[in-house]
Amino acid sequence: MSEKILLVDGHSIINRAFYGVTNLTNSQGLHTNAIFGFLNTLFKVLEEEKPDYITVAFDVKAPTFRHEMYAEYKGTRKPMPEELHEQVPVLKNLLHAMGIPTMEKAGLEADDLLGTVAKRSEKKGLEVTVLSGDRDLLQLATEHIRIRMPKTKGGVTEIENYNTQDVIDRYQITPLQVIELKALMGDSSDNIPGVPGIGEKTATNLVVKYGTIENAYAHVEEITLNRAREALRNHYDMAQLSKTLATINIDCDYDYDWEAARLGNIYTQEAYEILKELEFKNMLSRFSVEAPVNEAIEKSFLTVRDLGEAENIFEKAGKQERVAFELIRENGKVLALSLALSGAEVYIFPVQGFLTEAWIVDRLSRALAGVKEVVCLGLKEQLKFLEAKAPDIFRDVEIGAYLLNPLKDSYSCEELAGEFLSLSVPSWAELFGKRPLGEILEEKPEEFRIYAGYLSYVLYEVYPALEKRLRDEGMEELYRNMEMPLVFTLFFMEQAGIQVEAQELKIYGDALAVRIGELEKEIYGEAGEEFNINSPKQLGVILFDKMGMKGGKKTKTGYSTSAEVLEKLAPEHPIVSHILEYRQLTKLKSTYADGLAGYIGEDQRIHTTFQQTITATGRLSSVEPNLQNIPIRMELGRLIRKVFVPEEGYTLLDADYSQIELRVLAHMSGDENLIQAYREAQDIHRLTASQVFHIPFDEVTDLQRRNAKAVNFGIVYGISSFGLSQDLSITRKEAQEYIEKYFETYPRIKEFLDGCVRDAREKGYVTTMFGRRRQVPELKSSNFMQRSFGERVAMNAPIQGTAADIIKFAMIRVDRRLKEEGLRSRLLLQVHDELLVEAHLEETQRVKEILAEEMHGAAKLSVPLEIDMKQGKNWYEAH
DNA sequence: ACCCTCACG
DNA sequence: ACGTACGTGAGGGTC
Repeated sequence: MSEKILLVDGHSIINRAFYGVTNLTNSQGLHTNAIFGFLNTLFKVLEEEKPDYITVAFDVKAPTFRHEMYAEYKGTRKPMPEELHEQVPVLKNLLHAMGIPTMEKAGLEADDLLGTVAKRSEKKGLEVTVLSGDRDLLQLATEHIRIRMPKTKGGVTEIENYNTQDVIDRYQITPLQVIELKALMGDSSDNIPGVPGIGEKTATNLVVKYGTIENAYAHVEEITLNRAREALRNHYDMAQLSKTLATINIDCDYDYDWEAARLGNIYTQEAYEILKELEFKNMLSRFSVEAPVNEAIEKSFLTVRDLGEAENIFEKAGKQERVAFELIRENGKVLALSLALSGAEVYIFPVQGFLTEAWIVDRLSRALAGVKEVVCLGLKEQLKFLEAKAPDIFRDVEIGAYLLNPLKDSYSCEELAGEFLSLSVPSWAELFGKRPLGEILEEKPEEFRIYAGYLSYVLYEVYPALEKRLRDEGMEELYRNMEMPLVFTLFFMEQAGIQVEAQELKIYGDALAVRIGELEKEIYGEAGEEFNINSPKQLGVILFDKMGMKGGKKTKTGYSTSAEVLEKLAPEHPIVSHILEYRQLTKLKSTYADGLAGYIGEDQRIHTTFQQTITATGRLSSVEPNLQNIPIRMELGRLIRKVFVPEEGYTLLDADYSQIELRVLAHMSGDENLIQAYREAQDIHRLTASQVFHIPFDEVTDLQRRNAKAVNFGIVYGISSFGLSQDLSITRKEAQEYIEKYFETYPRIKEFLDGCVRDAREKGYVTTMFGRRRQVPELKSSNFMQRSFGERVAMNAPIQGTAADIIKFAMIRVDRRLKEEGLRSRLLLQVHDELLVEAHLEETQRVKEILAEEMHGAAKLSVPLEIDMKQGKNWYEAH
């Protein structure tokens, strides 16, 4: 069998990785996402190809023969962003450390080097693979030169293969004709001109019919499509130039040494050190000297299918100090249980035969009751399937990992294994792609054993390390006394759901539809044509191009048509207010009337999901549906709240903290002025106005009060003169003066906010009153915008986060009291500073007392924590 | 998949 | 000069 060579288009792959992988930095602030993505792709291809030779080609920042031919070549190309640029030399170093040579030469592009080496290698009798994300490279494809292009579909990266026939199948043209295609189409990213007016479709048709642009030109009279015929006639020289530009030079003057490119052991000590600095913990284990770590672990994963054996294991499990488990589910059904009794005893119980779902869940629940520590991931979801619910034995690793770093977007088993165990475990996508779980269990039992085994193995092993870090970072109490108990409170709230009157919602939606129809007609009439009002693009064309309103542009993609812009334009033409009303009504209809209707269950209730590990500040979020953004500010929207009702025999009680964030600020900053004001229950915004503007309290005008209120808000958001000026429609200078006066009046607040930023700079994170952390990596950025954002975040997170902590405590306390006192009333929703309770009519008074006591008592601040409470026969009335 | 817009605290 | 208030989720359009 002939030997193989892998040639990598370095710039193409690193660019693709940069834009495809979410932002990553190591603790030095070096961006690493492109390197990370590059390596993932490289490892994947290395495993698939197992080449004998390898080289990575890069472009050099120097003019090439193409620039000499055509001055504008790549002229409009955007320069590489600094965040990517800084990663290139690091990647080259790493490649060299792995013994992988790179090639680059002034005056030549990577494409030309790749083409030249590919052709020479083919001549030597090698099988060639060229890895690139650039379609141009397809012109190199032959029987022995395979172009491989990574494609991401639904989060899973697959690498497509193109030999000659694959190109023909996919694009209807031969590899060499790719050049003709590009000559006709042009390429905006390289600034290759092409023929104006000819797009991909027409270009393909011409190439399929005539083979080359020369031949097409020779038969130009026969081209039936007028536009294409004239375009080719007029721009033939351009197309010829483009053809030359697009042709990869396969005969460059370049010394290539195959022996130097022979692939040896890439897992070197030197590479290991670089990866460590990059903090690619998931990848380290590949490079570790003890390579077969994974096999040793996986040997202890056993699939259990025998009832007697299963009995014995559950019995033994019940006697362990600590176990870890995960019920593997799909569509609300359990497919298997992964259970770790120790790091060396891991069992997988597929649901089949005598091992029914009910049996497994029953035995598991009973076993867990005897264990001191039960480790799991995403406990709230698991609780849906468990019978035993003794709260204090459970340890949720997802919650713990979130507390350690709330900025991550996933806390999966693979993530945790990499971070805490420096272990690389296969991901679902890696093993199975997008196949459904049910099939996998049958068709790939061995892979499933590995995947499922790691689920509980990793949890079991991670937990001690996680607990230690929580303790070291002062968050053990937060974890044990706040977040873990909250899992159960949230679970019960989700199970309870809230009753919604489907018919009323329908009536509301129908009424909206009528008015939407009327508005549509009026808008079309005023515009003089029909168009999609929901499309900001089309709307922009109508308003600004056709009707000539002067809005100026705002967004990257075109005109802004936001409510803010439209409100200013409203006096110019009645169409504008019609559009605003249309927007408002369609929003209400699609998101709320229609959207919510789809979530009403057979029990007439909506069961949202509260996410506990999403926000950067410690707040909860609510999804499917989001019940934390039900309209209230506008009356029409607010009416929706009338469909949220209590069950027969119950009433709704709604209690919200009054200005909790400002009170938290008063407490945390220790500002006596503000504290005193809150103690005397004064109108805080009026007081701010009176003190900042030096006016007697009773003489503060409404405008002054409104301005002061905006400043108070701004302070909480991490004040900036620009933001405040926008909000108050004043100049930045005036806003700056307000801020300065504010800080003169409340110097302790300035000290506190400055202290937050200083802390964040020194320690890399800020904390809430209860020790919750938020990292602020943006402060290290060289980009002014990023850094300013970091400063605002450092000021806001302790305030918003502390408020979130307080209401979380309140929820646990309320829930506990309701249960302890054996009441039928239940907590339903939390909306950041508000709790909604469905209270039994006989318990209403008691529940009011409980809400007041427990919300007040949730934190001891130097200012009172006041709440507003209302009762109603629906959410509209109760709030 | 990403942008725009808009609902809430 | 840079071009934004902090924190979310959902629907519709566009590429």
